[in-house]
Amino acid sequence: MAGTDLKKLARELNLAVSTVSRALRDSHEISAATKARVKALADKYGFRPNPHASSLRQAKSRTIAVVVPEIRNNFFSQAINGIELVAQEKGYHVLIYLTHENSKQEREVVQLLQNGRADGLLISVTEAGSYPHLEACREAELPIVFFDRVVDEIDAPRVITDEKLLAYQTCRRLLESGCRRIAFLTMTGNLSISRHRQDGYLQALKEKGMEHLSITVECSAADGDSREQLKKLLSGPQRPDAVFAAVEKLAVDTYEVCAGMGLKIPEDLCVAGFSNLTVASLFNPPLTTVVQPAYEIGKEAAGILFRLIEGKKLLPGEHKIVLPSHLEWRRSTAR
Amino acid sequence: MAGTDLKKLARELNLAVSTVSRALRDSHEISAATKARVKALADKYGFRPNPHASSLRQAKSRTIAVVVPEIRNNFFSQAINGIELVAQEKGYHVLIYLTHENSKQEREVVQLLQNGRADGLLISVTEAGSYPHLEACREAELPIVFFDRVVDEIDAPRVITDEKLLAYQTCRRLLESGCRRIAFLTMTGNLSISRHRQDGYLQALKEKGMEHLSITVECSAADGDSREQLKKLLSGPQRPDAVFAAVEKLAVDTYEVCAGMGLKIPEDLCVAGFSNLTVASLFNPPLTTVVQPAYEIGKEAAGILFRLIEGKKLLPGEHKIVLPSHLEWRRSTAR
DNA sequence: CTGTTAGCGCCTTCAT
DNA sequence: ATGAAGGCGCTAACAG
Repeated sequence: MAGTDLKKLARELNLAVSTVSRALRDSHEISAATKARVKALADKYGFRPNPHASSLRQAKSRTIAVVVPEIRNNFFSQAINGIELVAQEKGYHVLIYLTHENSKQEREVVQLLQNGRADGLLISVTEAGSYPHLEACREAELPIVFFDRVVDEIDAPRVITDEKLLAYQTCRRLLESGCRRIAFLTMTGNLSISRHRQDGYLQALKEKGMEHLSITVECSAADGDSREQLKKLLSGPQRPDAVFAAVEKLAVDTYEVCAGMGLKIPEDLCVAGFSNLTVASLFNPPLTTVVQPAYEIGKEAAGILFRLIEGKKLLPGEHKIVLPSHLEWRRSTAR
Repeated sequence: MAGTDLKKLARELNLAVSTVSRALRDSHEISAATKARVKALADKYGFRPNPHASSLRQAKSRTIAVVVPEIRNNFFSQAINGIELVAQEKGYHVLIYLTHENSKQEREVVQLLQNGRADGLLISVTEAGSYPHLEACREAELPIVFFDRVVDEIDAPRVITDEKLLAYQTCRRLLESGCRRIAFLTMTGNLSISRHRQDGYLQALKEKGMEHLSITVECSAADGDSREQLKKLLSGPQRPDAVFAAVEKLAVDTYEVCAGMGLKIPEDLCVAGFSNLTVASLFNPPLTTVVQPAYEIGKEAAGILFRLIEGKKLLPGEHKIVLPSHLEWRRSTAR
């Protein structure tokens, strides 16, 4: 009930406030009889301790914060699913902040977390270029764990995937099935994932001695813009015969642009990309995807964060965890 | 910085703690000069007031809670996107809780919010059958706004869609294009959305004098189960010639089951359903969907919640807001 | 305009 | 095994 506090319970039970507090928290120094009486009354009133008072007193919030660029993105919503599961098991609360790929917003949001609102931070950054807000977390002793989109310069645990390897494998297979001009589609902004995935792409080209044929298109995050860029790419004189998308949205955009231009996938253009769309197999044609274990990434990152929060030592391998992605080869890349 | 508090600032500035507090909050009774001095030092230290202390003192948390069944569901992630936007504008924080379609978990989570952790609650319920936890919110004077999945018996504002109408229109159009046996696919559990959508379905059948041909399949939330049920439905002696799915997942399941059984959509089976999949048009064949304005629902629900939190009177029409969905008729229903 | 004082509700010594 | 007292950091009421 709303107006119930320890004082009220104590008065009604003829006990001291401190006794009630201890009884409710199962302190060993309270008699079983008293505990029972206290708990009965607390139950009757549906009493919940005021979280602000106990957070203030104990200097901990039992809350973690999750900062992500987007939520309308299967990768992040699956990751949040995993995070929330672990948090709920631990009795923690989860604050969510969306930065909409805006690094100014990210900085503001993270600054807001500095004074005890959260006991830890899980973040997939918007840009890796500038990070005073993340350094502030270290000074404030707010534990951070990065997932997926990391900042190399900040010394915090990270949970990522073998994205370079998968990008390499995918592009190699495209080359081996006869593609000659693969365009790499990525997002603007200095992102760890873009760099790693491009590295894999370039490695595949290099291995075949085709590095000079590399094409990278940096697409704007704005919705219409990327489609304009793709349209231009696909109507140019030297049209690519394949695209490899670093992020889901660009693979989807490619499908839409091809439909608009009358280009056939895979006959005119092979399409593959990183994506956690569970329905990729229902596409026309089914879309070849690199699937990241988003749910596991969330669980793993949250698990590590809790170890930091609880002051436990991380095992040597836990500072950087690399989870395996897998390639779903489908008809969009069948030549 | 971590160890910065009002006391420290006050000491360094030779001011009273209360003066510092007021200066930082731009109280009109503080001189411009003092404000400037105070703010300069606060900035230097990157000072943020301890949120627990001010929440405790002011009896408000500047936080809202969002309780949803799932997040790996485009409807909910789009809605959360809208909610978060409004909350960020208002300077509020957003707590997320997932119930995984488990009403026990929903009850526990909502009970946890009773003592000031959040100033308001946005909820899409897991089941409409039992709701002591929601009544507790009213007693605790915790404002609630329902969105999408509502409980009729609880007197709280709600933001929903014209789902009965759209279900009716979709099914009517299926009938008019020649479907004779439309199966209605829904989820187990007593959900407002299931009832309303079924009402629309039944109304369409009734209007054509075909009510006796109605088939409703209540699918289990467990993943494999629903596909088993669909397989059974589609291999029976009187196979339906169309399915209308009350929720996205069942439309997707139908595609998968058809693929497995070698049934062709739409030739052997028309498929339509409620869905916020942005890629429905890329399906093979493109999926006919009833699209709900999920983002707007989130924004609208959050807006109303803030009016309640701020103690403003709701306009007459705001107690129940019905937003329009729209039907995207595509090839999955082309006979 | 600024300072003093008194809590918000809880938890934690320190006493008994 | 229980109680009394103090304080977490902040804000609001009341003085001056």
